Amino acid sequence: MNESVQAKTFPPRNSKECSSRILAIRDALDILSGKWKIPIIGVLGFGKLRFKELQREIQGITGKMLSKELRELELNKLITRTVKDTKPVTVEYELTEYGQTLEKVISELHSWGLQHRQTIMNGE
Amino acid sequence: MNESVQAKTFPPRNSKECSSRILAIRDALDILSGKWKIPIIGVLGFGKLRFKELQREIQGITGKMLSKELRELELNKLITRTVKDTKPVTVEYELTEYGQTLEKVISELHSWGLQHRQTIMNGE
DNA sequence: GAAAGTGGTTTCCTTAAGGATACCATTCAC
DNA sequence: GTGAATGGTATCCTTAAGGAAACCACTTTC
Repeated sequence: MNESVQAKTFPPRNSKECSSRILAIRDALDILSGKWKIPIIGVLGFGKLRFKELQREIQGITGKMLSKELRELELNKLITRTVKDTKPVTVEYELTEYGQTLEKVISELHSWGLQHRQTIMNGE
Repeated sequence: MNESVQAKTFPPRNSKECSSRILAIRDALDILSGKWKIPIIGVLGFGKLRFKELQREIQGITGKMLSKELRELELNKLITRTVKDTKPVTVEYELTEYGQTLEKVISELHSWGLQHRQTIMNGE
């Protein structure tokens, strides 16, 4: 099968545009992969939180997973970790400015999720 | 520790707002989970494609994974699968209208990924 | 009739993600 | 001194995700 047959059967597409899109998407997903990172960033969008507060807010996450995910997010400069020398030591996690650039992604995901729940409640 | 102490130490937050956000995000992620679904939807955003075309476009995916992911996306009404009775049988995959509602999520992810690549190239 | 392309399925295997549980040091209240 | 809260770490285990390779049926081309 040669190029022209291929081009006749299916609409021509800019393959570079296409693979650049995939690459960019993969770059993003590499950092956001897993079950917990996006939810964590999502709640930190409301303001800083302490470790146990996060754990309470994000139902079902274990201490181990939370500390692992927080470490990775910190490595990627999406959040900061601040130790306060209070009575029992407390640690605050907060989105960096860079982390805040994810707000649009998260809010799109949020509104799609809301609408999707509607859809499956009614339609299906 | 009682409510008032909690409220003094950390900024009051609307906990319902917060957990509703997490719920919605999880609803979305449940459907989009895994390494391949978002890239698949991403390329189908450019127009319909056949099985082997998809496999060529999405580098690294195996036939098994591709057919599995396509099946799941079809179950969730995000894509349609159309068998054409051509010489060797061909099958076209296409975003449904519903699948197209993910376009905003995908494009946000795309542009964040692009910008992130810039950031780590320069900064780090 | 052999090769190559269509769209897959099946089997087997490895790895990574995630969960359960226990534990640690510290401090405060009782 | 007991219990609860702070923020974790260490260990062990299960499950799910994903990959490699072979295979199938069909059709066209050479």
